Amino acid sequence: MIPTMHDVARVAGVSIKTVSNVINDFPHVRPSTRMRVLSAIEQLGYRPNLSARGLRSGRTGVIGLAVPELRQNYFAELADSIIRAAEKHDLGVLVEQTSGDRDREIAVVTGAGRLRLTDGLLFSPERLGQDDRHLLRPTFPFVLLGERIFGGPTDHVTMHNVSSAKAAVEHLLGIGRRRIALIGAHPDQREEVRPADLRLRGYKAALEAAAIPVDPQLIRAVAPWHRENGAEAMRDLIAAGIPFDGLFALNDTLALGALRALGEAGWRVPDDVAVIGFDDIDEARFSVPSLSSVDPGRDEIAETAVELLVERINERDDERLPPLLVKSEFRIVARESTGFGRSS
Amino acid sequence: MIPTMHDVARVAGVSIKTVSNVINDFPHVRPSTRMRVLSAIEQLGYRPNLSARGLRSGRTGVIGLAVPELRQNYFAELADSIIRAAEKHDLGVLVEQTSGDRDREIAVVTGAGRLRLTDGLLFSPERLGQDDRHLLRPTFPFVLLGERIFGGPTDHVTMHNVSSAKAAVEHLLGIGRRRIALIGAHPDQREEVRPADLRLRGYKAALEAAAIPVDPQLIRAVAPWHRENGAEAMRDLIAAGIPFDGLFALNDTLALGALRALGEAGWRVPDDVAVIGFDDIDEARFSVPSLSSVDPGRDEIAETAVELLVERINERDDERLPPLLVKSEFRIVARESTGFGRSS
DNA sequence: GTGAAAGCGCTAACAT
DNA sequence: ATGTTAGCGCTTTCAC
Repeated sequence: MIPTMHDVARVAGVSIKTVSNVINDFPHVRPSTRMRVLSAIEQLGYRPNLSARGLRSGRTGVIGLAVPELRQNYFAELADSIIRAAEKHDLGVLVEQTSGDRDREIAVVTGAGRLRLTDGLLFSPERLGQDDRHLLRPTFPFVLLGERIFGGPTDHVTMHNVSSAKAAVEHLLGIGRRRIALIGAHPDQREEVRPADLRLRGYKAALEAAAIPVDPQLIRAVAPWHRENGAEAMRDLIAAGIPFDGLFALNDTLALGALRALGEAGWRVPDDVAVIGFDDIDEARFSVPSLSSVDPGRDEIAETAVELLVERINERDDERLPPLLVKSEFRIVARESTGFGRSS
Repeated sequence: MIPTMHDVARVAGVSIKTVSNVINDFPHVRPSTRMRVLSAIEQLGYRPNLSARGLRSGRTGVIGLAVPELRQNYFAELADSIIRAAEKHDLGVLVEQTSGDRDREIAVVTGAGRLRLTDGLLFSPERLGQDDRHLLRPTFPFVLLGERIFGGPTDHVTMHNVSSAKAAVEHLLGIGRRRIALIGAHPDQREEVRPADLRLRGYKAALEAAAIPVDPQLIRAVAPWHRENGAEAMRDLIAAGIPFDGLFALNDTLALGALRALGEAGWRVPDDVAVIGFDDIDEARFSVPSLSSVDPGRDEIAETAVELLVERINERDDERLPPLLVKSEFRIVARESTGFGRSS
């Protein structure tokens, strides 16, 4: 049988309370008693039952992370960072994939599904949007990630989409490019608050500031942001015969697909076209040529999100703070695809 | 307050047992009673407390997955597949990263740490090896992944390393390559049971079968299998001036790094050097040129591993079956880097 | 077909 | 500084 606290108490010749005190580092325990308990624990191979502890304390020590899918590099790296950040708070992370399924995203935010064993939830939506804001009810500790929903009733950690996209385009302008294409716009072309729309807005703002007219032919809609779609959009653009000397891809995956299509077509990067992506995934450093990108501050996002969640978990109901919006710092990472050296 | 079963029972005008019966789809409940209970649940927004259920039943409905780190593509894709496979069994997945830290791997296999809230563990070691076999004590449901430890006392799901590596080299031989380099051998060059050693053995076997002598100069040690190290090994090999016309990289990440180094040096792939990797990560389809690889059957590994774990979880102590070793089917995926078309 | 009650292993009053 | 005890919310005999 698996030993319980009672067994430990019996072996150590103390009460169960003392065992609990030792385990939870309660201060007032005589060193000799502590030693006896510790050796009993060792001897029996005792491990606290976390379900019992969870039942009693109302805490499981686990938080949930819901992302579209881990095979997308960005989310794998985000999950990696979040798991590391959670470790510092001694929290485990239960990872749920919503797989681009709206109903699953709804199930997740409404607290259904497997994630109920958790103390709180980090959620990165891919289908829910601004109109679904009302679904986010702060009935449990919850931190929103990403840039599809703004102004909701929960904490939110995101990036400076508009200004960092603007900076990316300014980077291309800075190396003399004037005909800058964009791939990854949202197919419906509405101006909403989605990453695609915000980054497109940054693109337009940069061109406008440089007094360069926006050419709609250079703006290509792509969804979803998969590599093959990036390649396809690039092939279309090339086939259309519209001249361009710069490319802003709304994420790195698209950019890598585009790089491939440019390579196939015999275009040289950055000589013929300078390319910049967005996200700064690990892979950007190792493509041929290496890919310039926008580092949106993923580690910072992860740490901030976990910290906010922990605060919400520890918050008492009668002292609840208003929802917080945090935007991480970004930076432009210049690599070969915009004519810079091999350094990362 | 969060409603409990008692509240539901009160509202529905039944006993707590009946509520439990309804929730657990117990057959003998009168339809009218069931309806009353269901609407009470709806009305109160009742959700079962999983900690209580876990305490009572001894099951949490969560399994642990311990991998080195998710930012490595292979593990992100493995985690993705495993989470999907676990879903089918209605299990959540708590993901732990061991970060290439031996002590953390030991903590994980001995059942310490955060993973105690789980019903069982899937473990993919990166540091523990054959000599640590004794640490794997089947005191809880456990399935080993990967190819660093064989003959242990637990179930094990792995791939056909030797024969699939042999097939990869045969693929290169089949397109007429005779001077085939290998990158990713283990630096200590001992013949152990590690992926590097097993795949190296497959390489040698293929050459031997083709009556081609093994040239030690063509075998490059690399550790760890990171992209930059693959690039570096390739640069070294090129700098050494040893002629070669084929390359077998022991995983895709190395191969992609090598591809980059070949590109830098102005070598054409596959014309000058045909390249094949191992793992068939998503990225292999989209590199320039696309990368031929060995698909080790990752989805199959994930599904088999979860199934074995579920069986172990459901197994009674007095009917325990001997440990099982399962090897997934592999296949060679020929792409541009070995002269084949753009199809995946 | 439904109810009453015990108890899973732990924590936290409260008592000593 | 340590012991006693009452639950946390659920499942599960065992009655009826």
